[in-house]
Amino acid sequence: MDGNTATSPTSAPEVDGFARTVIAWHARHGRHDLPWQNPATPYRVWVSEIMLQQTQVATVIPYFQRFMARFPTLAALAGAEIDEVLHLWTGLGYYARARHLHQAARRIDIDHGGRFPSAIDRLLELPGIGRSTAGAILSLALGQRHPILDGNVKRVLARYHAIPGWPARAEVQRRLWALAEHHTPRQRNAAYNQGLMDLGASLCIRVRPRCGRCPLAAGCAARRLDRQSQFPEPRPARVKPVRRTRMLLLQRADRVLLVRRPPAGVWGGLWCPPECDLEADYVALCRRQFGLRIGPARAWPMRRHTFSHFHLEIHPLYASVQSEDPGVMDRPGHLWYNEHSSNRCGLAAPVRQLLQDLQEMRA
DNA sequence: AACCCGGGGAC
DNA sequence: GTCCCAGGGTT
Repeated sequence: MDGNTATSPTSAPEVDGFARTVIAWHARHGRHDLPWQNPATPYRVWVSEIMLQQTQVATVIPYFQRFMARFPTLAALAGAEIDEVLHLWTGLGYYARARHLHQAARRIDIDHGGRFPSAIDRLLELPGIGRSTAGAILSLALGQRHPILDGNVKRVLARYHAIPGWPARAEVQRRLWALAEHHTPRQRNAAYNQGLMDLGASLCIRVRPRCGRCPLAAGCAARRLDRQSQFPEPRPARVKPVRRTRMLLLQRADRVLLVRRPPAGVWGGLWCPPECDLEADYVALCRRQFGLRIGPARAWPMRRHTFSHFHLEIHPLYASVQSEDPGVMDRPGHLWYNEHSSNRCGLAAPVRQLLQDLQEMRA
């Protein structure tokens, strides 16, 4: 598969041993009691794999449990409102994953009669499902033979073969996929894939890997070189710019105003207090945009939220609403939020924190 | 404060 | 084809 080039220092007999070793290790030391493994239906494995993108197992488990309690079947998810899906995603991050999950459920309902596709090409047509996720679903739930390449597998393979370069780079990714395909066994692929992920999560961890317990240590090139910490190479460092925003906490009785964010970009589709520049005339803005006259404003301490590519400084400003022009708030995209009411909507983690602090201040 | 991460989409 | 974007938790 990989053409036996110099990129693959592994000879064929050893490859068979690689998969056998992983499968044997998985039987004794792998995880068999994860929520999505019992039962491992395509729908449950799909939801878990989407949640596990960019997110660790321990974080995902409670989200998965709540999600399954609310949406036990694909049909339940397809019939849901997006706000309720995002509500269950609140705090998990990368909210495009939830929107794609919801869109894909509706597409399966319409295009596939509600039956989860079992052909990888059909799976790859669905939003949010790429090569690795499709392979994981079909191998873990249906036992099909597909390689996977999640973060754990990338780390194991990059070390075992001493692959230089940052794994997200196209050329490095190509080499890793070729190796993943090369090692993938024809039999027992589910145990192999799950074992490889478990091994990467528990032994071949990023810092101070537990090579003493690793069944692959004898053939591992990084260990032979004593350079485990240098594979895989980290993302090139970049200076993160700082962006600043004002968030207006406008309180009317026991409720606070939220507006829906645009569907794409940061916190897409979530609800958020109205924002403006630090220099903006927020009194005029409240009047013009929302028809609200507000009382004296009080600045709250700045809080910082870090994204992958910038820092966000949030400067909250609290004010109570004195009077309101009728009708302005009837437009969609506005919401007087109260955590005790039945509002079900997605909130970004720092926004949820802000609303929580507001609640505590009033108590 | 630095590090990690699958897929979509802009280019 | 190749890079940039996205959001939390963990260390």
